[in-house]
Amino acid sequence: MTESIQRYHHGDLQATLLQAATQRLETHGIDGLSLRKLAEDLGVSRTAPYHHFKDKNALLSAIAAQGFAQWHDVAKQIFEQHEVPAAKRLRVFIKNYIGFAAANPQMYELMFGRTLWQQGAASEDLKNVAYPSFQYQVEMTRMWQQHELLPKEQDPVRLAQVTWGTLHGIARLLIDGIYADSSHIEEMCDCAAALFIQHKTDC
Amino acid sequence: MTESIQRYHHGDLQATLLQAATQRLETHGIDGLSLRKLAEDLGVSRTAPYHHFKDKNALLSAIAAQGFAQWHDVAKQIFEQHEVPAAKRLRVFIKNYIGFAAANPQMYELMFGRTLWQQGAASEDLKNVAYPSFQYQVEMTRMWQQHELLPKEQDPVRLAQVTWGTLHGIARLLIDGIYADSSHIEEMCDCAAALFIQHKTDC
DNA sequence: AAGGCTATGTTGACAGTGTCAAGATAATTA
DNA sequence: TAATTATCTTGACACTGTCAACATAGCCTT
Repeated sequence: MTESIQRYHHGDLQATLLQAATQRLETHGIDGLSLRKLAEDLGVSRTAPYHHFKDKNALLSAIAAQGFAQWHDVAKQIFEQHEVPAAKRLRVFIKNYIGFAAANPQMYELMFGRTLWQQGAASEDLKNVAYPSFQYQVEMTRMWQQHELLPKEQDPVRLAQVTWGTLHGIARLLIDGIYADSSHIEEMCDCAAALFIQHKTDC
Repeated sequence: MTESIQRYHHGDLQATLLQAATQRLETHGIDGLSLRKLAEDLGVSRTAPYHHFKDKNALLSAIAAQGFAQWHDVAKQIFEQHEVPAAKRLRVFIKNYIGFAAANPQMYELMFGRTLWQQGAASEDLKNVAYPSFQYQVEMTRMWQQHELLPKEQDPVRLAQVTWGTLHGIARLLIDGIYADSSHIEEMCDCAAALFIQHKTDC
């Protein structure tokens, strides 16, 4: 039988759903992602997805989890280039963080927005993927402190929250189109780096 | 006739709607704010609000506009206390910014979140209220640069975007409950101030 | 191989949403 | 007083997520 013939069982609906949903997320946004439309697109009934994801939130969490894994890979790759000077790595990290957000705005919104996190409603699964990513931020901050790029006397956790907060905030302002547009990404990143980095003559 | 008697015309539905909606926003969140429920609460039919607000977005924009006015007052009051040292004012400003967000999380989300701003969908009315508030941020930044609290060589606009971004980011992390909770607000503000302010011995 | 269990997919239904159209009533204006 | 406008009403539509009940396919055990 050819693949075009409609079978009762889809075969791999879970993975297909996840893939289609991820795609649709970026084009239509979180609110524009409708389970029913998604099902229709895949030629499957409205409630079929519910056999693979508890509810819409579970599907969104699964998408976000992919995003976290994806980002974590990027961060790790940058951070572990030991041959590159730490200051350079910090700058590259900043640009990649903002770049990731700007390139995948809806995914970023999903990963770090209110939809999944508001009032501690995030699922355990999501937390398990996200928290290591947060921890990694602290770890990097600690290293930058050791390299005296960031003030040594500050608590690493607080400092990570503030530096990460800065990137998060810039990303949000860009994504949401609030008093910042993507044509100035480079300059904003440079400005953020300049503000962070302890003043040395060759910065 | 007493006020308890149901009249065909409400009398001041526009203002009452705005007030009730603002209240309901903080308790139920943006998505939990339903025009129908709102109308029902006010003892008026489902579609009555549409004679005073074009659609849900217009109502939300009106609420946000109030928020901007409210915040602008606070910022102005802090900024214009010329007898207070600039460094102190900067610190007070930071704490008030985060404090405002923490005290009115849903309002903050509305004012600076994707709902109203995404893909440039913000109404002209909203922009007219919001942009001066953004401009004010630049103005303050410029002053802080003159006082050498922030690096003088940076472009004021970029710097404003970055410093504001920092506060925005911290606020969002707090509000959305992402790796930060309100028990550490003070410390985070202090840490942000320390990172911003050019290093002088008495900081 | 037969029978039963589980995973998966289906239709029907419900409550909820924003919003439009058409008509009713009150207030204001000419 | 008559006409126009502002306001409010019911009816209707399309859309959403999600539950319950039922159907089918595939696997697993006896």
